[in-house]
Amino acid sequence: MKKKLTLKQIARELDVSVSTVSKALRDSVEISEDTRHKIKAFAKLYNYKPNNIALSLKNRRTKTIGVLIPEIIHHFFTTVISGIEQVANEKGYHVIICVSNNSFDKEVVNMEILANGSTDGFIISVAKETQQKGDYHHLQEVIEQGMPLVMFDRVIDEINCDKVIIDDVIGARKAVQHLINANCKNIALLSTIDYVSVGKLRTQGYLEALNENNIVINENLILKIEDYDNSEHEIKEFLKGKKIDGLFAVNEHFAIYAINAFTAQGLKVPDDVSVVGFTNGELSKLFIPSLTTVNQHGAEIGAQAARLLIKKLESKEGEEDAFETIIVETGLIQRNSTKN
Amino acid sequence: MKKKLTLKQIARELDVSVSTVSKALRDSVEISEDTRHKIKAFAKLYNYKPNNIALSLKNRRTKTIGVLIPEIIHHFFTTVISGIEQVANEKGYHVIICVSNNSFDKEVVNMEILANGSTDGFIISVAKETQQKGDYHHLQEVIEQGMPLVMFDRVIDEINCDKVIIDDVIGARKAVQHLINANCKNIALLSTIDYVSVGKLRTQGYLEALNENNIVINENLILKIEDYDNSEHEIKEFLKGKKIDGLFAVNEHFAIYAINAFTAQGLKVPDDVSVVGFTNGELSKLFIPSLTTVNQHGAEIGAQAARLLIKKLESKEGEEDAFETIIVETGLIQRNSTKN
DNA sequence: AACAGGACCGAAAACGTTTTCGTGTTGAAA
DNA sequence: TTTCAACACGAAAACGTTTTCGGTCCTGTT
Repeated sequence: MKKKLTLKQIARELDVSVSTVSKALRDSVEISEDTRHKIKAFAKLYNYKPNNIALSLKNRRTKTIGVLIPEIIHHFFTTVISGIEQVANEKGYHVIICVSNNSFDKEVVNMEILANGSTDGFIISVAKETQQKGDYHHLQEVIEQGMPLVMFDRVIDEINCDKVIIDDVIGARKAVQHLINANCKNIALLSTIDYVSVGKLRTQGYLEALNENNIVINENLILKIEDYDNSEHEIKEFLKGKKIDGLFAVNEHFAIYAINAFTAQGLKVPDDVSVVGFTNGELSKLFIPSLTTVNQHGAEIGAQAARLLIKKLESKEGEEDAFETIIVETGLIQRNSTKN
Repeated sequence: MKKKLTLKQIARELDVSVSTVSKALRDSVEISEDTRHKIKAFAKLYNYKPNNIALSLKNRRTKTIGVLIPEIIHHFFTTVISGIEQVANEKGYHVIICVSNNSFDKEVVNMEILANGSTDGFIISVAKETQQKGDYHHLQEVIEQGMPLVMFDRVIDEINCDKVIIDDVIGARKAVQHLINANCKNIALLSTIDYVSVGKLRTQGYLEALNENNIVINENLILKIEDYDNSEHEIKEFLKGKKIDGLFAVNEHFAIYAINAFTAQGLKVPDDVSVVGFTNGELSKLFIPSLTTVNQHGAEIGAQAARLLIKKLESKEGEEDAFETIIVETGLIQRNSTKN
């Protein structure tokens, strides 16, 4: 087992000082061409690579960015990550991902660990529980320590930092408008409870679209779901015996469950009822009927977030710009679950 | 902006030495109860947390494990990761994830970077390109440096290390046997080209099942796909005009594409033709008809891999056990794409 | 001959820890 | 009074780098 080569070993081997080796490898003019060549040849031969940990300690920067997400088994987050990865790698950063499983405590612990030297900055979408509790001290703390923080997707208005969001309200409005254009009169909404910011905003978009078109809002057609795990059953029950010809769901799953429920009732999608979802996952594409949906451009969100963070990281002390909020536009992908 | 508190600052503040502070915080008996209390109170008050980088440098271990996967937008890998995360976190490790995008070069670079101090060991599923090239020097190197390595899913026989795999052959055989039991006579196979190890093994299982049941193998019913992106079209063409009453696909997507192709031909699944897939993703569950499929238990694979790695990491020098290969059993989930 | 200045290199500090070893003070035993 | 442990603490090395500051030559100029 050959251990990793260090500067010290090279120095001893070639009978020079550690400083000389370091300088030679970094092409300092202080070192004669002769010794520089000798050292570099030796280093190359034995495949010397500097120790990142030592570098991090010295430079007080790790060149890695920490990503905190609530869950990883979720197509949207994986697309965001891949956007982050791409930009980060281009700029010579790497990425640590931590998953909170939507637990507040785990989010706090993860942040604390990463903040203690492992990471130069954060990209985070907060856990559901965090939004619910409204306790953001861990976010405040890392900011106070001078670590840049970029929030995406589930952002918190009270926190002053860079943000990347989508126009949830407009996206939802587009979706519902599409249903209205398809001549739907009784449009149902499947949303989440309000403390999840996206649920709230998409609900707002739904309401605005109806208002704009002078359609009276029927509270009976709105379902706010708390328990994901039981949502399939809940949706089935909710849709029973309701006169509905259009439905907007704030995510993919709810939309699929709704379609299945309709089908079970003998209704045809999109002939009898049109359905629009949110988030363009695999499911939307491959399901039959394929799902008309609001596309969130996850990779773009991730890329923008990474760009914002790196910009902050690389700005000189004191000359940081003010915080930005980038809004990534949503698009409506028309497929076979709606008439047009 | 209050910078992170260090031992040195505490020492200066309380007028003791750095060593005293360190010892006090670690409850050394060397330090009098008085000063110990004083120091701990101060540290707690100002929320002292040791710097991980410095600790890593000192201890020459980072307490993080590196995970290298070919792609992240893939349900199977995300389940594996979540299994790894869970076990790792339980044991006080955290996890760095790097994605190779199936590129050999990126895999090599990622390993090199992580190997230089960022990580104590690796869990890896190699890139497709790596399997194709057969160049494993980067794996050999980290092993020679004494870093434990656990491979999963796409493993390489030539490399001597811990492995976690599923019984691809048996899984495939189960799937095909299920089709045979459902009275299928002409069973097609949608696989990948052979250098992808899982494709090869699952193909083998298919062949074995047919042989066991004395069914002659019809090469015309076997399609080996190279280009994922064009697979939908390729499958559609392949299935045209073939007399088929059963189909086994080595992944979810191929199975869905096949079902769509059959449907387009006017065939009913499962009445006219039964279909079995591999990998239990969201799609399989929610597609209509829902897909009978071989369940890979991704989380279990991840958990086992993490356990193996940590065991190696925490074994004393020299007393490591031999390398293990854990086989995680597959299960067949029967749904509506097959008769029974 | 004296000196300036450049070329080349090494010592040491620094990053934030932990740990080994030493040292001074105390109190008690001899 | 001397001696010796026990006690409480500090100095310093170590992990692997980078960088500043000197230091030693040598060369060429007055």
